[in-house]
Amino acid sequence: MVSQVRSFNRTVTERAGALNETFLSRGRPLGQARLLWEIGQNGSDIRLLRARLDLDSGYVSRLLRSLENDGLAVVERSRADGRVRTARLTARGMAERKVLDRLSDDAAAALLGPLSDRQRTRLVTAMAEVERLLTASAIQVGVADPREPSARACMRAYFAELSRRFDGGFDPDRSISADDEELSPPAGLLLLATLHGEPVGIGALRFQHDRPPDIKRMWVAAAARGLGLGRRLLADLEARAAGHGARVVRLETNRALAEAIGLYRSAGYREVPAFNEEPYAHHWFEKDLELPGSGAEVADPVGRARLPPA
Amino acid sequence: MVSQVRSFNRTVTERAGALNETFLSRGRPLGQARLLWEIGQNGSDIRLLRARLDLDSGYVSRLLRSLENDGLAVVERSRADGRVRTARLTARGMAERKVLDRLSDDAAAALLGPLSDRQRTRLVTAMAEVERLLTASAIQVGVADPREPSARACMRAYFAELSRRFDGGFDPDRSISADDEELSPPAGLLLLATLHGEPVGIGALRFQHDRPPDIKRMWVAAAARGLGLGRRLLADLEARAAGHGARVVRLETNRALAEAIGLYRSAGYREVPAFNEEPYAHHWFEKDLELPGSGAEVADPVGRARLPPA
DNA sequence: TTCATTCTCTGACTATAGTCAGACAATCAG
DNA sequence: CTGATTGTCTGACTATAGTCAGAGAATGAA
Repeated sequence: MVSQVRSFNRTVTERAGALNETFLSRGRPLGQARLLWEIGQNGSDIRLLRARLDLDSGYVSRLLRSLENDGLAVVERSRADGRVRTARLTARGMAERKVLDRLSDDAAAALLGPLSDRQRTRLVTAMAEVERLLTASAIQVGVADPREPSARACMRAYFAELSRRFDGGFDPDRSISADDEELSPPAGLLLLATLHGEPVGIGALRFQHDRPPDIKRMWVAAAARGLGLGRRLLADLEARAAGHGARVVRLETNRALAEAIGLYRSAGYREVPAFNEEPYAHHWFEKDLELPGSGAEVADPVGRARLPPA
Repeated sequence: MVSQVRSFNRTVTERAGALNETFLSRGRPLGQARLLWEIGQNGSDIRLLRARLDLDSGYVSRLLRSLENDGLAVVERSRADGRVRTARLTARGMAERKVLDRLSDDAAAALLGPLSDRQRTRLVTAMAEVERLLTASAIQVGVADPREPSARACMRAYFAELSRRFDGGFDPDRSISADDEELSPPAGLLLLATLHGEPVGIGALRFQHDRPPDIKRMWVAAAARGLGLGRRLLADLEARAAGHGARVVRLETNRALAEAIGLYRSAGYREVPAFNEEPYAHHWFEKDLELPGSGAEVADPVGRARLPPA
């Protein structure tokens, strides 16, 4: 598997990657071209450009100066904040950007050109699959403080979705509590999933005395669905519960959340009688955990240990 | 389709391409690292390195000097030819190369790490498909002089394969002739397919007075099979025959060449009674060509015209 | 108001990647 | 043997990409 991945990297960076660099810089240094592209049609604050391209502030400043000298962009101060400066493309800059766009299309078309219709369809399908799975693998999952802004944002999105989907809406105050304290160690924990720094999912565990831990707040952003993230969060939570000594985990859910219920069932949860008085729940589930230390359930970000020997 | 390709390029070159560059240069300039890698375990002539990496001779010389100064490689004159110099890795150089190899494995494994077993299998399968099809699209097909060395090499390989596969072998002199003259314009033409400059297939057309043109010398190198190259060569030959005014093309083949026969049938050829006395043939085929100018059959290396509007 | 912070810019650097012309030695074709 | 060619190296360049320290203006917090 690893060798297939390496071979893929070689082929693809040669074929697809090299292209990008070559034509993006039409006479112009690559850095300038990238910046020109990134400014986009509606302009952009310089600090955003810096963040997106991960470049030094002095360097960006100089690149912008050269774009200005070539008459491709103008830089002016932002009206909202006098410290911030905003770059905008001139008409010539826009035209140049269109050319790049066109060249990019041509390069992509040239890749498809020599293939038959059937091959094209297969290529595009396989590309979409690779892209989807590489995106899935780029998602990072880790313990987070429920008070930090991205966790808060997920929580808000989660509640908003519940009140949209539940019959009669959702009011967090009527639901069984799970406040920041309860979702932070040692009382519990919150897993946050991020993609390129953006929060795209959460899942929480609440430990209880003399009772199995509860799984709470399972949520995946719409943009990150179909990537197996729900299953990954669930498995990670189970592993952490097991690592904490739990033999069983439980959760409750609402009948409106059909895909979640499907996930729980397919992950080995069985429905049990109500074990609490959660007013929004229609189903209660329970799963027996494997003993930790078997290795199979332990989260392993690099994954070497889980790979077959070859 | 084009936008999917572009999206793929963006995602994948970010994820796979960037990796390569980052870890290959561990403290060392990327150029040196690439050279170190390319020298390989058994050493390599400098001129080969230059050709493979497409670098300036002075530049390579300097890079080698720095590898020598770091004690990673030695350069000595070739025993076969005093002008040529050969680079070889020292023990330290080998060790360094092993580290790069290991890091490359790790990077690939890290890509697979966060995925489930099922996702990994799907990813690797899709990667293989993308790679295969990108390789197919990297093959260039064009008219070549049958006298040029790569065409000769294909012809030799073709005859060798025939004599290996035919019952009782194959002797070109007993077969109906198709000499260099007959396969060069205006009497005929030879299509040569190359992948990264290496010849990987041929196909020829021989025009005849008052008779439909013959398709001859259809051959695809073992390394390039399964890429749809045979079908592509055949379609290209048909298009050129049609462009030449032919309404029909014909060909004959030996029963040992089962996959070729399958290709002809599926490409719309129908078996006809023997139209010549080729001693090695068991099957004779014929196909009606569409009129040229419909666009569908015209070879179009860039392919824009054949793509759907969006 | 004051002080710390944020955002951008300038000046002064460095390293990498690469090009080009010419020198020199070995080899090959005639 | 001669002259052309091939392969390598050196010297002298250039451009790109990027880093770092500090200055100065605008803003926000106390």
